[in-house]
Amino acid sequence: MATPKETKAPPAMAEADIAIVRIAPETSFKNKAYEALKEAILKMDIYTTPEPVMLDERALSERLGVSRTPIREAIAMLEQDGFVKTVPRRGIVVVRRTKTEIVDMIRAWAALESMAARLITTTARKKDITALRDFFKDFNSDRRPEDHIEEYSKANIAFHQALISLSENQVLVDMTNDILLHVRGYRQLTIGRKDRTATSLPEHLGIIEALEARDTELAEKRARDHTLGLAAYVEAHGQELFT
Amino acid sequence: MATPKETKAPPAMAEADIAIVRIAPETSFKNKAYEALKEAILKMDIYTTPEPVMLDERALSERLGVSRTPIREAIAMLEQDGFVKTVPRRGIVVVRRTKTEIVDMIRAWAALESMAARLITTTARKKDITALRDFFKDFNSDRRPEDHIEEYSKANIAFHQALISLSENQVLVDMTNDILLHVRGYRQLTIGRKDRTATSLPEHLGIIEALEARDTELAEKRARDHTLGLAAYVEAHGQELFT
DNA sequence: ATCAGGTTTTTGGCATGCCAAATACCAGAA
DNA sequence: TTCTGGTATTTGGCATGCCAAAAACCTGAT
Repeated sequence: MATPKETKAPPAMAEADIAIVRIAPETSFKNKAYEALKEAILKMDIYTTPEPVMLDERALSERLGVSRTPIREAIAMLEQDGFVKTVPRRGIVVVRRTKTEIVDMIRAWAALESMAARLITTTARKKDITALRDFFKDFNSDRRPEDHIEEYSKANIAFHQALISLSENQVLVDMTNDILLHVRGYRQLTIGRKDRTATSLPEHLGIIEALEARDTELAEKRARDHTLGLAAYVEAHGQELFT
Repeated sequence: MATPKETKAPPAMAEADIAIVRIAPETSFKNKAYEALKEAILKMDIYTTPEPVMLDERALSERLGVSRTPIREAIAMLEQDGFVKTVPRRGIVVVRRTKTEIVDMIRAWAALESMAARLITTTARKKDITALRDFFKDFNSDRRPEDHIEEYSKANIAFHQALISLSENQVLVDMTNDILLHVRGYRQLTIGRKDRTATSLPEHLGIIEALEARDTELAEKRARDHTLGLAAYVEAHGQELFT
């Protein structure tokens, strides 16, 4: 018999640690509710529905099969994330960002990513940098990004996340992911737009080249300008979503 | 008489809107508990106590005179902020950052602040930029920062916050404030150190000069390098706190 | 004295129920 | 029909109490 996880491991004992399948806590209802609600909010396309989206604690607790307590705790967490806002005796409303807020977020993203690029030039391994090209290996002059927008958009996000991960700075990674979550619902109608995908791919490759060349200033500049370009684009052409 | 915020303003009605003292909700216990706990955590000098700091729900609810429910919701919020971590059947522990995490945070701060500097050169008013000098008007070659470290340290933080506010980008402001909260407890033994205050003041003035000159690239560079300098300093001399 | 085995206590997780504020609803008067 | 006043309902805020997992404690055998 295997003795699983003793507080103090007995001196002499043949330990057969096979198939210890993680007796782990399996996350609480609170965390399950948090993940479920977060995912539901992210895939609900808030910017297409005209009237404000409301959540109801009791309805949610019934739908998820738990009491209101863990639901309320999950809501409190989501409120910290800025995804919802609970108005005292009115209800819980899913937050809709203004165009200005989206633009501000993208500029913050540009700041974080350019710093990541800077750090990468001094620490990342050559092979890891070069591997960034793989995200776009299915696209070229024959198979153009603007003809496969959905697919290219996913590769786009994956590239940016992989890029920032190379900085080996978890704070940059986490903060950027938070921003991407907020911008994502909005992304569908902006990042994927044809008029930007045309310039997007060359810019990405330019960033990779600067990283490979270990040109800190250039890599930083290219990463910054690329994302600032998106911010400028949204600022100029993002009206239709915020009527 | 003005008609004060009616849902539908009645046509004819002489409304005496004197002494409408805001019947506002006065924040819930949940939010009060959140603020109280947050402040308590921030002023407790986590890095000086050797053993991990634990919190107890029941003790807290008794101390604050409320039930465990709002306390638990506040804890959930603080956990989202990264200030505490609740371990299932073990307790709630106040998170201690590693040196690497602190350095990573400061680098993220550098990224955000350099972007703020960039934006300021294109949007802020001259007088607002010049006003940044006031934070240091009490310091000069006669009254040196290193002789009034506590006071200079406060001016330092205030300067950085005011600087970022000038960007008029609320996302940058909020993210930086979050970072400062985490770095603050640590600040006492680093930012305030004499060997850095010597170079700090001239660098600050250099940033202001670049902003006034509307030199986008230079302002960004100086803001970035100044804070990256702090990161490098902590990385090199911050050992003693993380034994 | 040491340690296995069992018991008590502690601690977070969660369900339940009541409360008050805000709203929705409805009936009666003008 | 429209407006007013009151009532029922909805909704988040919160207190309370039980539960199970862990830890702390205790006890008796070796």
